[in-house]
Amino acid sequence: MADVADRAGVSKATVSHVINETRFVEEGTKERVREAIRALGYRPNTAARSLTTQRTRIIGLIVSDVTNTFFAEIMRGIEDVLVANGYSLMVCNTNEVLEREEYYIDILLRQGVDGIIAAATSQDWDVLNEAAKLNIPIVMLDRTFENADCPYVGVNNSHGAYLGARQLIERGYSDIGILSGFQRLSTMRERLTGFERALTEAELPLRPDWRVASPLTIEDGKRAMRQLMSLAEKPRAVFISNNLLCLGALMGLRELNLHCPDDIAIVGFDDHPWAQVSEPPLTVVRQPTHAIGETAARKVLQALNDGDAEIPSALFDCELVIRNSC
Amino acid sequence: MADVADRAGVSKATVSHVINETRFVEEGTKERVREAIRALGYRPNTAARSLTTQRTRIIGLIVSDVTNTFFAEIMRGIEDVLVANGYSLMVCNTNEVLEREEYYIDILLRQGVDGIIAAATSQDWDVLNEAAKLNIPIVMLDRTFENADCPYVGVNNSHGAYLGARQLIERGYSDIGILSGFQRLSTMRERLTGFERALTEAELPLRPDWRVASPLTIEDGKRAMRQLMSLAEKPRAVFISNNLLCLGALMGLRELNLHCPDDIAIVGFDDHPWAQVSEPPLTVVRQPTHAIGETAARKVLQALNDGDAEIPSALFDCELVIRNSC
DNA sequence: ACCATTCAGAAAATCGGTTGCGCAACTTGG
DNA sequence: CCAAGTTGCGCAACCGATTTTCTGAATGGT
Repeated sequence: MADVADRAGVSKATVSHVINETRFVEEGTKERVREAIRALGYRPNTAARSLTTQRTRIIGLIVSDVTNTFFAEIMRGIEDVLVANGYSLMVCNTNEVLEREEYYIDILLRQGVDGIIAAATSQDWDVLNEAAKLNIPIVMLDRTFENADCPYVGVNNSHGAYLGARQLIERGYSDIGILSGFQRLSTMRERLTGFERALTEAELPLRPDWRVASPLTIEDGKRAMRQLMSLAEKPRAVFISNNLLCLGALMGLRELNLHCPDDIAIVGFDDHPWAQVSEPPLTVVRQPTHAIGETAARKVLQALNDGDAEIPSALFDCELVIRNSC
Repeated sequence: MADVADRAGVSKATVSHVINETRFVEEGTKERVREAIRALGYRPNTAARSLTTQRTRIIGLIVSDVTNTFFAEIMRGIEDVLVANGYSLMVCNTNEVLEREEYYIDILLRQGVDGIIAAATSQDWDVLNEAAKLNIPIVMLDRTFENADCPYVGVNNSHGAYLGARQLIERGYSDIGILSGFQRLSTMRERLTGFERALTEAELPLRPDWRVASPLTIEDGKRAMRQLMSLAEKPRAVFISNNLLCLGALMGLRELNLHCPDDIAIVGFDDHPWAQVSEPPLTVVRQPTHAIGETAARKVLQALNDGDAEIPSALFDCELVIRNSC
């Protein structure tokens, strides 16, 4: 910067001001500075800038796994609005393990991120509390928890699950089970609730052994489906409240040489490009992933600009995509 | 840091030295410093540290789109080794548009990333040249180009495509086409080469109109497949050298009410969890994505530690995964 | 007993920007 | 023609760490 200043015959202060447009500078001077910047290939050092401004223009994103298209699409939504506003994104995959999440939060805090968007594994505000104390805005993604003192962006899970279950019921199925994740996650609790509401309304019973909860992985989806199909009395349909579980279930079915929807009907949660070419093409409850990401990003930026404005949560609606799995 | 120093009754210098273990400090003093750090909840400021050390411990990743599971998995591989070494990852999705890539490289350079891993859209060293001039190690991912003066991590594309084409040939198909990307990308060129070699060896002709190149999107895959199937003389099999194209092709087939492999056989490139539950389950050439990512990350770190050691490229082998699409 | 080392830690410069304060030179009005 | 105000920009402090240099005390060899 000093070199640029010398070449343009001005002070560092002036160079800073023309770069940031933070004070009036004569057009001629400005031009000389710009010329010097070009000629020297000068690029401001972000670390130095951050040191004084106390802002890094970096936002941290915490998700379980971007390999899950659901999160990848959300991430794209986030990134799109961040770039447009001159921010960068630092991504952290926790694999839903708490220690890794805590580790990453520490990293992000040291890094001095301006804000955090998190699909948290932790159900405990303590973990995020530190960030809050540092006055770093946090936006919860996909899930939230009691007393989470920050905005939340997600979908109406309960209604989404209700939609899915209704679809099964309307198609005439009455023996309906559910594959769900652990009730630790608000998302999973809400989906179970919506599902149960639909069954209750239709006066259908939900047998305890038709309700299986497991970690959210493909492998667990296989396992859960096998478990369901090994029952003496099997359900004729199942609502699967997570995309990985659903994929796993489909695989499990193949291994058992069973066919969907003939042997068991399925409605899944989360859409996926491949879901329309799968066998069978899947009927799913779709979430507007990209919009969710965009909204989450806008909310952090808003919190950053508006100081201590109260940022409201945002709930999107799910959409039932009817294909041939039920 | 000054507060920590005060509380421990030492100077900032000493605090720094116990944190970084960069000089001997008496155990008693160390303990007092650590106690002060805990008590005050002190967390070193990365920006300040970067300013003096001239290193950020951030690596930049440039890919076209993490929504593509191929890149997402690579990213996970990269991240896994980076975290283990105390580095963070900054992700940039270019959508294969050159301006966006240049913009991002500039951002990364300002940010002062220590290294860059890139699946570059640019075929031109100039774009990356600046980074090279700043002595920032670059590792090319997935693709490379002439005169790229840096290590490259990818697969033996030519042999992979050869494997795919051989499979088609061995299954008895002789009218074989190929859906490929633009020849701008080295990856696509190599796959075409391998494919052609297999055909030549088998003394099979490759009709020009059975060879279609397009951008790498699902939509373009549909289009390409429709184009192929609208030909008066259609191929009986097709090798598709990209996963998005392949998915699109499958969708296109459905829209045309055609069936794979009865109407046309397919071998795709890149595996995907959903590929085994698709209709039909896809025979593909698989790349070891996670390992590719890990290796790329290790190479940047190596370049970072070893100064100007010559880092060799790494080529992985592809693996043919036989399912039922041919 | 004396000087040379070594040792643990303090002081201060430094990294590369931003920003509050202040100063010349130039306008303007009476 | 001069005081007051305005305009454009420079000076220097500061952000929070690292790192070089420096110092006083302890140790050791002769």
